[in-house]
Amino acid sequence: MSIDAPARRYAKGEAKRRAILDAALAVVAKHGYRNSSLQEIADAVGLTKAGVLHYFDSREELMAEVVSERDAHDRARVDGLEPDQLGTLSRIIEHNGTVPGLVQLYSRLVVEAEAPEHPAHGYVRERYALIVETLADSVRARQREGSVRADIDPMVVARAATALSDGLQLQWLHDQTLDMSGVFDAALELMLGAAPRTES
Amino acid sequence: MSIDAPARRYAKGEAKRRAILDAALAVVAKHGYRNSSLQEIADAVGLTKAGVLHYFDSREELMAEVVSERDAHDRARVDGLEPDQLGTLSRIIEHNGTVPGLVQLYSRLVVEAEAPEHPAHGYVRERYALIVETLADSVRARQREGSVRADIDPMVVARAATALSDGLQLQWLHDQTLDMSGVFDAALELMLGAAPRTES
DNA sequence: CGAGAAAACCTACCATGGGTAGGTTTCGCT
DNA sequence: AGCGAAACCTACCCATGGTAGGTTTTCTCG
Repeated sequence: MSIDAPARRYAKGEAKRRAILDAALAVVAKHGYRNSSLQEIADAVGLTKAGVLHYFDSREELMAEVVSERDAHDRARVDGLEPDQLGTLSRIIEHNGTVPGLVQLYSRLVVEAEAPEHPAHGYVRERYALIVETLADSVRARQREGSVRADIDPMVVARAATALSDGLQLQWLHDQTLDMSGVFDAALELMLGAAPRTES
Repeated sequence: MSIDAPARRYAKGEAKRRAILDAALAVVAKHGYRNSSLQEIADAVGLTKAGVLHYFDSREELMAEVVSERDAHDRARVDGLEPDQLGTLSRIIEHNGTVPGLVQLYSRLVVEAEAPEHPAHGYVRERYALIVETLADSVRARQREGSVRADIDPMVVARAATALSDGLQLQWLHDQTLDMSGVFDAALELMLGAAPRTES
């Protein structure tokens, strides 16, 4: 999560920690999740395994933090103050079509964090809850302004949009020619009753 | 896949092989994917690791075969001759809400098989292609019979339905109270222009 | 029915992985 | 200056997937 204690560190440590995060991201993005060991990350940043483990309790925790960091980064990049979260999600999906390594990492984490003991379990859970709630609000806003029929259940759309996003990324991992945001937008338009579209 | 050579074996071996598959499924369903080692499976079936590896080249291949077997089983159970594949998918999803272990296994496999070297890579890829094509046909059939608007792109719906299915299972793994088939049906109805519904 | 080939195993071993224990060096504040 | 904590390292441990090479079982066929 983000409520972790300040964890007082020296300046050097702070920098190193960031370096590890970056290195981990790079390594994972290049060699994939499963093929990136602590050893490799440690080498990339000039430490030993134990050195890395000094900053992160476990490999899983490291990975979780990489994702949550990137998550926050992405969100901030695109979020702004826009109320149209559905559009924002679409753009995030579009952007994800650029970074296979990250999509892979994210997918892995979501699947693995299913176990309650997993360090990222709570994070993923809350993330889902937040996203769904936000999207539902977005639908409600559109309903209020009249651009979406009032008899549509916002929760259904919110859950569906979230599932769509995740599911499309899974498919995309196996076939990078898939136009994720294209399908997403089209499907959403169908659900919200806008004019239909076509896809290749 | 399914084009594997006959691989002549003794009767005993044939039986053992099946036993391994069953044991693996059971172990995975109980302890989860990550916590089920070759050792454990071997113990469950009265062999050593090497004994198991005699039948399957690797742990990954074993897992892949477990999934593909279960896949075939599920499909046969529900498939029949029904042309309404969308409905079939809905029922499969509903049934999946019963077996968390399998959903977990399936999700893991899909994510891991992303790497082209993975033994199940081809399988998953073809599986996706088959499902999407089948669902698209299903949509086209409905369009022909007039129950679905003709200006809807069948491929969009097919891809979206597939993604929805996968994505909902991911969410469900983190929150078993989620009504997968409920959301799925509702979302599909929205897309295909039927009467709207509500969800809890 | 009795070779003999192949299948069905096993024991022993290896490398890699995550992770721990406990020490030594470096840092920075009083 | 000195002291406590952070920033590391070395040396382990153990489980894991996987391999090498042998031994026993099973079947087939003359």
